[in-house]
Amino acid sequence: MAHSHDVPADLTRNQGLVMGALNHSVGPLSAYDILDKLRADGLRAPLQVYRALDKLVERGLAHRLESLNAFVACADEHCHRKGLIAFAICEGCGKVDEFADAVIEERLGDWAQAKGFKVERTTMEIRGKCEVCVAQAA
Amino acid sequence: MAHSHDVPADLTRNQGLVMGALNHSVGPLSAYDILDKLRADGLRAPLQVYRALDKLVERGLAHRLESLNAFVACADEHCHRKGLIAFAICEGCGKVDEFADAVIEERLGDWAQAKGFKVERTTMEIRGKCEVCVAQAA
DNA sequence: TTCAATACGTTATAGCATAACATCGCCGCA
DNA sequence: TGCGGCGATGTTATGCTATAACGTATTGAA
Repeated sequence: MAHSHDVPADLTRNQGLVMGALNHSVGPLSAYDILDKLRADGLRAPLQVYRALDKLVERGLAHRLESLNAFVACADEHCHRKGLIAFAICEGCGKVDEFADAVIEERLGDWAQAKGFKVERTTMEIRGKCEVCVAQAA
Repeated sequence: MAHSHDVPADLTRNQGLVMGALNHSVGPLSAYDILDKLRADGLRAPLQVYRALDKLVERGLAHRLESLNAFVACADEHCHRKGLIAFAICEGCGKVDEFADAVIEERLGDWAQAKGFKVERTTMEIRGKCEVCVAQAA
């Protein structure tokens, strides 16, 4: 089922189109998936999609899933999320669950401080099966 | 500086070559980087490298870094590592630090249990700057 | 108006990964 | 000894992901 975000009004045309595609998808989409969905709207080249995605990710309206080379709309209604976000990706249905955990963030912070490592960005992705898909497999 | 692992004796020729390439590299290598290093040894096609990498990763002798599309030798001398492994990747020098954290693993386990999510694999990658590179930038 | 910054459009190319098919070598076993 | 299975290998072709390099257009502030 589609998400129900309001798209911020100050997005450019391409950014709005890409955001819309992500919002109307159940699961993550690759840049090329998005491109295919938006050819009818006039998009023709991957770069048009990648450029829009860059901005959306920068603003926290979308997230990149490194282990899938794909993108999802941010699940947080008003995009307040700060700091580390973890993703649980179901191999069965493709759905992605997004959550934050302060303890994990703190542990990472401790480790980084101890090592003198300056954290810029953290990726955390869990692959597996969601409750529904586990039940179906049984 | 190169790592100093002993390569397990039961690796096949290609697996041994790829493992060697990883062990002698300071930082992560892409499959194509590895291929280039091993052309002199007779490797010709990406698939030869990818197949070897699959086995090595399966055995825990190497790890895939999702956010780089690249691979590193496992840093644990005897490859005893179980469960979740986190990677800290320096954007400056390219070095990768590998560590485990039981608390983080536990928090993830709790989340998964609460959600009924069956975890199969977890990716955790921190991008940033290591102590040395932070100092140099200053 | 002029300039700078940002978005856009297009073509070409680079980089990462796997499909499909044939062959080979090893090992267990009749 | 010879058969048969299995996993590793070799090779070609192809598909997916991402960016370089160029030029134009739009916007907004001095």
